[in-house]
Amino acid sequence: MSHTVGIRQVQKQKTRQALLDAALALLEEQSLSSLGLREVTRAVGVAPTAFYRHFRSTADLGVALVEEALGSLHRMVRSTVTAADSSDERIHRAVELIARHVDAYPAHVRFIARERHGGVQSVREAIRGQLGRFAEEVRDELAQDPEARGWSEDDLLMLSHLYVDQMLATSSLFLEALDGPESERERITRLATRQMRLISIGRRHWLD
Amino acid sequence: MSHTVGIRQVQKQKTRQALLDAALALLEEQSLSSLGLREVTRAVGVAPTAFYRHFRSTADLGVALVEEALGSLHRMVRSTVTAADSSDERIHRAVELIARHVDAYPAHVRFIARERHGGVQSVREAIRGQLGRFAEEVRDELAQDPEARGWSEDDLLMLSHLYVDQMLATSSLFLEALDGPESERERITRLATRQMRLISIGRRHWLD
DNA sequence: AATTACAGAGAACAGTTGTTAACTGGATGA
DNA sequence: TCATCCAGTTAACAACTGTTCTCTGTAATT
Repeated sequence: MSHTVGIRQVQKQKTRQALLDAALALLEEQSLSSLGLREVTRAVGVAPTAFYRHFRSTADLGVALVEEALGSLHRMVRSTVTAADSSDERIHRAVELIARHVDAYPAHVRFIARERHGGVQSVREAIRGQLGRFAEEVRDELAQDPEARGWSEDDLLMLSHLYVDQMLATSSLFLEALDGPESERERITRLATRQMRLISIGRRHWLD
Repeated sequence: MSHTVGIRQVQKQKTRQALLDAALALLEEQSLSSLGLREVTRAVGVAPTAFYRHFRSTADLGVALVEEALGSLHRMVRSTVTAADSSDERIHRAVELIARHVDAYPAHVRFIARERHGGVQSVREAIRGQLGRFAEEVRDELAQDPEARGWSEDDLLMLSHLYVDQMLATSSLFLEALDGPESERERITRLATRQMRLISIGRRHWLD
């Protein structure tokens, strides 16, 4: 059993990552279902056939991109939700956290938003699975909050999905405003903050 | 000025509609950005060049599809929101209205969900514009409700967007469960009903 | 009845696509 | 040192793409 890296494996991983990066960049202006294998290899500078050493198809590459993109979202989601409990101050910080995440990983956010309902089934399923896991994590997080006293597991999961969906919707809004004026970004921040606040209010009075 | 229909114009409209229908069907398994002009004409049974008599490109056809798809959604949105004011009974009926709409126009719902964040800019913009108009309509509807007393126009629009997004998210869930078991559809109904209820609770206590 | 307008057909174009097969050369392991 | 492995290359394939130009037949207009 050799866990030695090896020049060879390193090179392969490097090429693989280059393919993923190139694909992600190309997906800024199209959907995965129209992404061609030759298009990706051309962008990287390798022969078309080299693609098969790493992925079975572009759909397969898409599934790999889901892991990568949601890996970066992963950390953000936890921070967001644990911050989104109640106080206006914390909600506002959560929204700004989302904004900063979109600034840092716009291509990842775009990919998830685009392919969540996109034309490639395996990718849709991968995203759905990952988001489902997110929602479960969020539920466990929420369960530890004193405000969750008396809530059923099912209701907590219902709320988690609401939070996750709201976070993605907000991310998408920030994404569209990436190259826009700062005023637009502020408008979105105010909008998202109030929506989050309304949900929090509903949460607080759920058991009334 | 002749507003006579004319055999010729009728035929043209018929072909145009056939192109739209064929495209919508083909888009069940792919995104608009990968939809080919030849693919559509082949499905209809006309020459590829006939396409240009009706649309400049497939993106152009996509914009036309937005009008058609959101026309059917139009009626549903109004019914849903006017019913989603408060009582559990009315909320439940609103969710079932969504479910029935998805049953009736699955291809339309799929198209909007898929292309809202899809790879074709002009189509994204068309959808965004239409949904924005929806939200404004909903706001006007909400404004007439006694519960909206003391609400600012801006807050009403914030709530409208929350309703519209929630409606689309629910539609998408029902769509994925179209060929699934009835139990799954019931699960979604319960989930969406509770989410809508939580939002309504937040709405009721917004001015506290 | 003669002329015009125009939806659709047909053929051809250069360029693209995914996939197969056989090959090369340098890292790997015995 | 030598045989093996394997990431990436090269060449070729049939099939497909969007777009142009020319043509046809018939409805609409005069």
